[in-house]
Amino acid sequence: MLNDEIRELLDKISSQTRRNYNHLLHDLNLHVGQDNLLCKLWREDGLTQVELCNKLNCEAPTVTNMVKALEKKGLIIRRKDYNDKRITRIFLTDAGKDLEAPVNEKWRKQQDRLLTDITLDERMLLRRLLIQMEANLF
Amino acid sequence: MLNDEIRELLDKISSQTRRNYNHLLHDLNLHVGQDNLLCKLWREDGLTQVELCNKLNCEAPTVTNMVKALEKKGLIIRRKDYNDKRITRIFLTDAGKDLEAPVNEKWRKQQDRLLTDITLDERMLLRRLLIQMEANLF
DNA sequence: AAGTTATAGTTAGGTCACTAATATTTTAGA
DNA sequence: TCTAAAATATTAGTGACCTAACTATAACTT
Repeated sequence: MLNDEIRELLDKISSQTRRNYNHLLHDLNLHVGQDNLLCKLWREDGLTQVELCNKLNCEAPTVTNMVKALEKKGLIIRRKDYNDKRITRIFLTDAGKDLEAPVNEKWRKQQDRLLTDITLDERMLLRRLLIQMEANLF
Repeated sequence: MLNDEIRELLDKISSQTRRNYNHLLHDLNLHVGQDNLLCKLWREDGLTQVELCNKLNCEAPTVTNMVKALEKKGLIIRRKDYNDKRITRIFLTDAGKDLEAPVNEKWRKQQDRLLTDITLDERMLLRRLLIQMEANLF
C-alpha cells in the first residue's frame, strides 16, 4: 500500500543517512548527534543544558551524557551560572570552534548527495509536504 | 537554504516518528525496532540472523542483541540449523504470532496520522521523490 | 588431506536515545 | 518566614545502533 511504502522509504532514508553521515564524521573524530549539539553552540555559545534539550529535541540525560563526552574530547567546557547555581552553561573551546568549517563541509556534501537529480521545483514541493508531515506529528 | 531545510525536516520527522511510535508500542511491551524484526518473521518464519540483518538493514551484533531480548520476552525461539551448524534460525512463538494484529493496528494509526491532509496525488509524487532520494544514498 | 579463506554468530566496548529516581537550588504560597 | 512546589542537572538502568575482535563451522585450494 502507498502509505506503507512512504513510511518504509522514510525509515530507510533516515537510517541510511544517519549511517552515511556517521562515517563522514568519523574522520573528524565525531559521532552523529555530537555535530548537532556543536552546531547549536556555533550559532549561540553559552547555552544552558535545558536550552540544548529544547533545541536538540531530546531529554535532559541525553544532553548530560553528550556534554560529558564532548568535554572529554576537549571541544567544550561547562561553567556554572553565577546567578542561578542550578544552571550549567556550555561553552566552546577553540578546538570546538575549529570544527565548524569541516563539519559544515561534510554536511553540505551529504545534503547535495541526497538531493541529486531532484529539481528546484520538486524540492520546494517536497519541503511543503515535509512541513505538513512534521505538523501532523504533534 | 532550501536543502538544509529539507534535511532538517527529514531528521525531525524521523526522530519524532520514532519517538511517537515507541510510545504506541509501549502498550504492547515492545520497543521500536523489535516490531520490525517480528514483522519480517510474520512474513517468513524461521529466518536466519544474517537474513534478518539484510532485511533490517543493520549489523550482526544488533540482531544478536535484539534476538536475545525478544527471546527473553518469550516472543521467539532460536533453533540451530541441522545441516549447517553455523546457522541459527529464528522462529515465532504463539505469543509472538499473537502480536501481529495489534502491532499492525498501531502502525496503521501512526501512518495515517503522518499523512493527514496530503492528497493522493501528492503522496504519489512524494513516493517518487523518496525513491529517488533513497537511490542517491548508495 | 591440510591449510587457507569465507561465513555465521557472539562478546566487548562505545554512542545516542529513553524513563525513573535523586540531589540541589530557586521560587512561590500559606 | 517557612514550607511546598518547580526547575536544573545527574545517576542508574535499558535498548537500538555501531565497530573491532573473537569462536566455530563450512567450503575451497593446492
